[in-house]
Amino acid sequence: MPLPKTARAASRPVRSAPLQAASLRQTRRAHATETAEDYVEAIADLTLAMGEARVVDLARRLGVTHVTVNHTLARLQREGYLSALPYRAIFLTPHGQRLAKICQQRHEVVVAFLQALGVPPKIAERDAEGIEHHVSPRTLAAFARHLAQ
Amino acid sequence: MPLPKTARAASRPVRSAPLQAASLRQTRRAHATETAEDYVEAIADLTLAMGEARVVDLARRLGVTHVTVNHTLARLQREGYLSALPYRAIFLTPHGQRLAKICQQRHEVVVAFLQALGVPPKIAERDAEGIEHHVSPRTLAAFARHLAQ
DNA sequence: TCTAAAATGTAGCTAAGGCTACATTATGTA
DNA sequence: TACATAATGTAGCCTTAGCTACATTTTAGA
Ligand SMILES: [Mn+2]
Ligand SMILES: [Mn+2]
Ligand SMILES: [Mn+2]
Ligand SMILES: [Mn+2]
Repeated sequence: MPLPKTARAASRPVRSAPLQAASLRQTRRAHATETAEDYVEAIADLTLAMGEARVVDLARRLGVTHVTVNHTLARLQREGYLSALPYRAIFLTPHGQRLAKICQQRHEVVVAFLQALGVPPKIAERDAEGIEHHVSPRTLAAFARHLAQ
Repeated sequence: MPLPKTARAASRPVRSAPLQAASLRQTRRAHATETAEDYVEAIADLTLAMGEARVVDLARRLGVTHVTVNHTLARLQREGYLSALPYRAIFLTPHGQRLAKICQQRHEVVVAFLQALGVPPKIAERDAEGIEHHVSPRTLAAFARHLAQ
């Protein structure tokens, strides 16, 4: 026997449907750019550490096969984040470099923040790899504020 | 002229390849269960607030079409989270209820934590909707600790 | 310089999770 | 009770992102 549609016997804060829908849309949007963010960040890291970024190195760092890397690189090249020629190293475009820098900085702040809260380093690194993509500028600023104290 | 493969001119902490790969694998695992988590949480919320959970209500709250809801419900039913009959309301199995409770609690902690840091409520809600799925038990405990002070 | 091994690329598959367009079933009200 | 409308379901499409198996190209060392 269902309650009337207007019943609201909530014992805890019930998110409004529009707010929750908007939040979930934002989460899906974040997931859509997440791969690009992790790839350009990894390419920037590898370029700095090894002089160039190669497909095998990316595959190793990203925990996927080289086939997946190839496939994704094709899309990211299409979308203007990087340039690549067959059997050659991968280079970020200025657009890709800008994104990489932002992601590197955000990544560092999130990891440092979690560690400052008492989360062990490896767990902080693990969680940060996912959390970072859902941290808005306002929240990132809050993390940085907390770190500055 | 690429540097030798052993070069390591890093000016900032370089994550080891194995740790980064493990972190990204964990992130992908989290994304695989994320939909289930958001659905069971929404179904529990709706059941409490309206007496039952219907496809239209879920679609509205989740910000997707009813077709997507149907499609996903079929999978979640296959995986034992819920039961549903054509043209009837959706019910969580005990398994689904257990997951829903965990997710509801975690969601609340994450939102409260972000707000305690000074993030405005709506932004906290938005970010939490994505962040929650990447918060490990250790990190959740750290959030709760911080809230208790 | 040759050639085996490493790196890279391609073909073709799967699953999740979106969508529009259309079909069917329930339901509330005249 | 009839029937218009709301709710639900189905068909069929797309993109992302994974994979294995196999083909091709580079490259390093004998
Ligand atoms: Mn990441
Ligand atoms: Mn995520
Ligand atoms: Mn969520
Ligand atoms: Mn949630």
